[in-house]
Amino acid sequence: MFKELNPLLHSELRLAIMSILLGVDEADFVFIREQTGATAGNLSVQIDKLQKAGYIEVQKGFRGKMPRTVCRITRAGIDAFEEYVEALKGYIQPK
Amino acid sequence: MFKELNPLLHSELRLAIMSILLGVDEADFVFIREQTGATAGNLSVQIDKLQKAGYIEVQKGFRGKMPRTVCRITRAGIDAFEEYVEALKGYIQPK
DNA sequence: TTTATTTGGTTTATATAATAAACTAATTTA
DNA sequence: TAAATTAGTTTATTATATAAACCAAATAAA
Repeated sequence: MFKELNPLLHSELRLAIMSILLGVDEADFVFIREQTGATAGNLSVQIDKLQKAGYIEVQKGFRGKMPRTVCRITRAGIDAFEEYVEALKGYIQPK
Repeated sequence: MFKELNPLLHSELRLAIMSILLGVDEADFVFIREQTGATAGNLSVQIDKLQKAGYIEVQKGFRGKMPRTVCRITRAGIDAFEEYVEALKGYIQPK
């Protein structure tokens, strides 16, 4: 009846990160921080978890002389997100 | 952009409990345990939290000589659930 | 030009939460 | 009457989310 909800995605901040990345080609750390309102520390930790799971790719480089972290969702990330949404429907759809 | 997800509902087991109770007039502890596959201990704790939040009502009585705990969702519970689902849509709907 | 502030993060510590294990109490069965 | 089952609760453990503290470089201010 109730499918398991992927615990990596069942997290407010990680879900928001994935949601953002689904809609864009790429997004950098600062943009995601602004959109989510998360603290940098929390964001750093959650990005790390998503990367380790293979759900996002993270590129650390520089824009001019300032560091810049760019994130991109992966195929595995898209698949996991879609599966999560399917599972979730079993909980939130009426009847 | 991203509304806060009510942390009381953003929990796999509590969400399943609420989902069950939304669809029925009432449900007892054993039924919920079977439907969710949760351990009795975990279920007991989570039912307590939902009750303390005023999202469900809990009646402890007896069926014959055996104890029986019956749960029912409240108006506040229905409202909170609906708000949670609305907020969630902001995360999972494409674009 | 040295000092403060800002930017872009990471690491570490803390509080909360989920969960299972252990336990209680009564009941039924062997 | 001893063992097992039912219906839970309490307690302990592990994991998680989060913020606070920190670091390094760049820029702005005195």
